Amino acid sequence: MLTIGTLARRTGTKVQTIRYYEQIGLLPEPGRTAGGQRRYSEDELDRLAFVRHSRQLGFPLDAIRELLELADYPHKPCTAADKIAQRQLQQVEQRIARLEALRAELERMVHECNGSNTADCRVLEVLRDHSECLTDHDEIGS
Amino acid sequence: MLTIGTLARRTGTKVQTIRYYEQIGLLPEPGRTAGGQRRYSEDELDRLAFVRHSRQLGFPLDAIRELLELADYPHKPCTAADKIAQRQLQQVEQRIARLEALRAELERMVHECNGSNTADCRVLEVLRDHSECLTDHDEIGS
DNA sequence: CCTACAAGCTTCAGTGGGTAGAGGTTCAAG
DNA sequence: CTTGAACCTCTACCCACTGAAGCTTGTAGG
Repeated sequence: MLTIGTLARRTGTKVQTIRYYEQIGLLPEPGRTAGGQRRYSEDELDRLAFVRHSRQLGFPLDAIRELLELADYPHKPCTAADKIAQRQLQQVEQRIARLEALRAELERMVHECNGSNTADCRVLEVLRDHSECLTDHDEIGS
Repeated sequence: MLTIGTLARRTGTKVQTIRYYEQIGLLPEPGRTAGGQRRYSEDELDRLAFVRHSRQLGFPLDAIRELLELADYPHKPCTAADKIAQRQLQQVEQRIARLEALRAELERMVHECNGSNTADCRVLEVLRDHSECLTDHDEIGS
């Protein structure tokens, strides 16, 4: 029987995160001691490890929920899991493409800066004038 | 005098987002009509355009705050703005590197899947067993 | 058996960067 | 003067956690 702290250490998760996963139903409610502390089995550790590894690969929690579901029923065909992974791969590829466009523009900005005063700073100029932009980037973030 | 809707259309921003920027002090409070509606000048439009373009390049709002500050004082040396841009470039590069590692692992997972049932699904197997992982990725997301 | 104290517990609030909706008011055209 | 699109404020929600306040439990040493 493992305490939540042991689970946290062995999976590289914060204690609060484990409780959060339980709260949102990603992990089942574990057994408790008489005093109300959580105690976990090795199976529950495996499940958490699965979740963490999936998160490290960038899967959103909803996708992980589906993957857990699939992992619980070994008779289902694998195509569903494969589809989720492919979707994730596509999203990663999209993000890479977007970030590479940003990198190009940022490099241009930074390299053209002549280091004088802000009045004719290349960085600020580019930010001010969108028309100097090489790329379209309608979406932002992440 | 421009309405908030015109500003939104001309900068590709949602109306709510403009009000949000005002609320967090990124944009100054504009003038109002007798009835309480916001009215903007072209200068204010320029400022918003600057913010939006910076966001599209992935700058966080705090960095944009600094950049706006610098843009307001043309006598300051440009190095500060350059530093912010360089920091942003570094972060973009880091994210690209991380995402490329993810892409490699996801590709491996997806390509090795034989399409049978979940019991021996390669995707789920990799997620279950972290030791099959080629890369370290301690940080997740974005 | 008693005491320390690390580690557990619950609950609430905050992060970034917005977005959505309810419910009400104002502006401008016809 | 009426209509209706666009405006207003306010609140709550998104993701995936993280931190802290204030309290209780478990365990090791004496």
